[in-house]
Amino acid sequence: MMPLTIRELSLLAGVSTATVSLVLSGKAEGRVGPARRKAILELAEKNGYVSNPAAKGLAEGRAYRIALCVEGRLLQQGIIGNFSLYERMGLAAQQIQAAGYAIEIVQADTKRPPEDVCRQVARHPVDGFVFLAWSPVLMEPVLLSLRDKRRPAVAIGSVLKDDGFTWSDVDRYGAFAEATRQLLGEGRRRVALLDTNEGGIYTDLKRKAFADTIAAELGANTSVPAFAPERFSFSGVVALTERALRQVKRPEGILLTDNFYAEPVLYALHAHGLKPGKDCRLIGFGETDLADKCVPRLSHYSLRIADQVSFCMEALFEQIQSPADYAPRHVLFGPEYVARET
Amino acid sequence: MMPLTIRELSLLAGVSTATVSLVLSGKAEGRVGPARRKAILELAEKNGYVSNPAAKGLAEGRAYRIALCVEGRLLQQGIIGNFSLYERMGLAAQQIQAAGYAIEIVQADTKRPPEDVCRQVARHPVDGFVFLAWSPVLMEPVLLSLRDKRRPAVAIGSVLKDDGFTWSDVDRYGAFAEATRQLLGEGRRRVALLDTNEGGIYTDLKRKAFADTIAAELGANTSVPAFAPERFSFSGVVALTERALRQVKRPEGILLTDNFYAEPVLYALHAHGLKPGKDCRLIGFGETDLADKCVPRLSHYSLRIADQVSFCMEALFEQIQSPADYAPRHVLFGPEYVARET
DNA sequence: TTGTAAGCGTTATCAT
DNA sequence: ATGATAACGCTTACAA
Repeated sequence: MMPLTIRELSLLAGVSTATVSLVLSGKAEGRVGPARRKAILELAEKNGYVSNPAAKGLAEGRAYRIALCVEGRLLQQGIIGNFSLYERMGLAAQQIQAAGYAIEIVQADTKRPPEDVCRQVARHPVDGFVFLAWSPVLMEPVLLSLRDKRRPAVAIGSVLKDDGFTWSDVDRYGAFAEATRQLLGEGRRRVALLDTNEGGIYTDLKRKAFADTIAAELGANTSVPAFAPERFSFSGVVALTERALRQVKRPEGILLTDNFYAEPVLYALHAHGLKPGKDCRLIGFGETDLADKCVPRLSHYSLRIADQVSFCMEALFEQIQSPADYAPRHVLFGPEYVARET
Repeated sequence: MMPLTIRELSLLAGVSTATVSLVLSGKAEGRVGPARRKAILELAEKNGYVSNPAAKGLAEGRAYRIALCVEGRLLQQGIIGNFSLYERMGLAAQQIQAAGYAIEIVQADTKRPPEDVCRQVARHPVDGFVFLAWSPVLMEPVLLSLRDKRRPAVAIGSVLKDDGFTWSDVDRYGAFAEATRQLLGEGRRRVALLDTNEGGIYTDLKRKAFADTIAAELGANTSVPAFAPERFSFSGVVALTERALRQVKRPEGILLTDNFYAEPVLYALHAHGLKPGKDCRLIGFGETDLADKCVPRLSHYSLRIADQVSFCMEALFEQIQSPADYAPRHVLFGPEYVARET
């Protein structure tokens, strides 16, 4: 059984292909009689009509494909720990397909010179580009060259200087400042920040927010205990936590740079008889799914990935549909506290 | 700069579109003079010609899309722990795109009745379907209905009864039998199996291989210590390991059903002064990337995902290109030991 | 309100 | 060896 075409549908309905096309693409508004409209829609439904994306695309000058661009190889960078990349991909994929587009995954070799990367990316016959969590420095030349070619593009999970680009990200500085204020506001003075995020390019930013806030609230000469593990692993973070417990006696509050290694922190606290939440408030950052795997579940500031993705995908489709009157935009989502048992 | 078409290329080269098409699609074999051929290729290269997939697909009656079908929502099932799904997806995506196809991710709601799932899956206007790690029971009706419609499909990471389907998987029974023989062959008698794989639908199979092999080598009345954690988490598996250490005094060998929670096992062994490898040989199963994150790196039996994916993708493309003389095939990849420091 | 017909970029079948 | 030309399925002026 070959897939049905509008031609066949039009023969069945006894109308022309144009009429069928208008009805099926929802442009029949006052151009096709309601009885015919209904008959055609029923016929299409009954026979399981599916429009041919190649034909549709060819006629409209579209590829009906969108590129998801990641830095490096998907497996290398993603396989361990980088859940947020997968969540971004999954959500973006959903929204792309809901709009009738297929996906092309571009694994860009960002070690090569920028112009090579531009060429490699731009070669893809797609209607739009989505950059997932790229480093701004590497992405800028690529975005510039795409803009020159009037090719729609958005960046999810990166902060850019140029107002001519479209991007979305979460305000990490704001989140860590607020988290620190929260601890101090509860009267907790012995606080620490533990780095639990392998290859975290934002670690310095988070530390700075922590330090700035302590300085602002308690005075510039207060000590700011921040710890990084020797090795990012379960046992490495257990050791890290124990080191922190040694240095900060009976800490009343701990901030984690990421939810990923929250479990070993909880494990170490437990081993030392410290009840998280009660004795020591623990606040994480990142994926809610990861936080909810902990026992007790981890309170944290959200990465707001769904918001980031929705914002950019909406902008991208707008850009594709009417490039002429599209205005670039960006957003830095504010801190969102997810209260849990710790 | 609008993308170049073969029409424009043909005008530049002073030849017909047919000639350009033949050259660019590599079908010029003795049909176009070598000088012309070279000139056309250079022109295409210089001007960055990219073929329009919609036009190509329309002319060839192809969608140039392939569906990657997963059970349930990608995020729900994949986000925690299910690395192998992502690795399968990533590898499949690479091979699909290398062949010039785009991807459609189908998140099938397998809780609904089979015929609904069939309809939902079959609706997608794609040239082929790849099923990633589906449960055979749920997949069979879908594969049957696709076969009826002569739609190419393959199943990666599932074992099927019907010889008319194409699938690939790894022989888990074989791997655990061999792993057990390996431990016993080294003279290790106090051995145990720890379940470190959340929602492992193959746990029983692995336990059976373990038990069968012990019975075969040491006699049917030997005890077969197998342990499952109360909760799948780092601390849960630490507790699991400690329970095992209590019950099997100074174990000489431990099998893990999965590499995912190997770290807490190593942590617990270390805490009890047991050197993995020396005192107690530890053998995992699954993702090599996960095994290599451990310290010391974990010896294990491989999931052979790359082999599984290559086998099925090759078959799928063969099926798409010449459906008439395609013969269904399957493979169960044998045990592959990855020797590491433990 | 409906139908006709001209594209869209590529492939493939013919003539030449 | 090369060039016209007719598909492929759909959209969209434009004509009726």
